[in-house]
Amino acid sequence: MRLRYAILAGLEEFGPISQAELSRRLGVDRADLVKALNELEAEGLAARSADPSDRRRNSLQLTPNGETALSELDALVGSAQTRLLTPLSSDEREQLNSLLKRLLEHHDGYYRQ
Amino acid sequence: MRLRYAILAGLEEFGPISQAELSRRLGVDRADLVKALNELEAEGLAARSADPSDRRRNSLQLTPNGETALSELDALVGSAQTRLLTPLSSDEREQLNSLLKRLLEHHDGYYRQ
DNA sequence: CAGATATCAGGTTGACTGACATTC
DNA sequence: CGAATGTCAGTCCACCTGATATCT
Repeated sequence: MRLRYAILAGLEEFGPISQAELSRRLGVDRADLVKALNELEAEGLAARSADPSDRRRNSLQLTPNGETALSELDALVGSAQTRLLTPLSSDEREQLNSLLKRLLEHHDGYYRQ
Repeated sequence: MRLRYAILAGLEEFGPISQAELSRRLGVDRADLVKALNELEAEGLAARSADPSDRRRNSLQLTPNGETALSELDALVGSAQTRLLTPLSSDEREQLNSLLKRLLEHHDGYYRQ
């Protein structure tokens, strides 16, 4: 499920993109991406189309239904995050966010380049 | 693997304890605990003995080999944590620890009572 | 040719559910 | 009796490995 969310969010963020490239950006295995995309495509949330510039590649895109599905998931994630952070003040949330972001950037090289 | 580690650490922390109680303290499913304990017992790292006060219960304990295995895992975890926290100063590590602990305590009630 | 891409088959871990016999 | 305990069977997701056909 978090795979599906990551993929939908990745498609929105990175626009039309190949499977291998999306796999690298998300740090998700290529084989698992294939399975998840089969489902997402069957449900009409994502679409594969041929990349004219490289016939090995699929060009991935969100469908309109995929965008609304992503919005709904974003809302769920947002409310879960709010609940999670309830005990922290606004300043403390900023602190936590900044500390975690520094860990990420250090180990991942700015969100994996 | 992190299940095994949690179990070994839980056994050391909570001393002789039943499976259901350990399952509750660790937030681990009872059925999964059974599988993991079968392995740990076969490897001689944990031991099940009859609880005389309640014949439904197994009394779980670390074996001496289990204690040394736990020490080795503790060392691995410690070094991984050090690597993870590399980019943070000592003060910042304290801050992060305190923020995360507050989230835990709020949602879990002091580490799940 | 070597390398990248998409796909498939399969193995493993951990999360979770439902059922069951035994004991309190 | 109802409730708790340990066990088993089995599903599901995600991680990971290798193999393969196609294309650059």
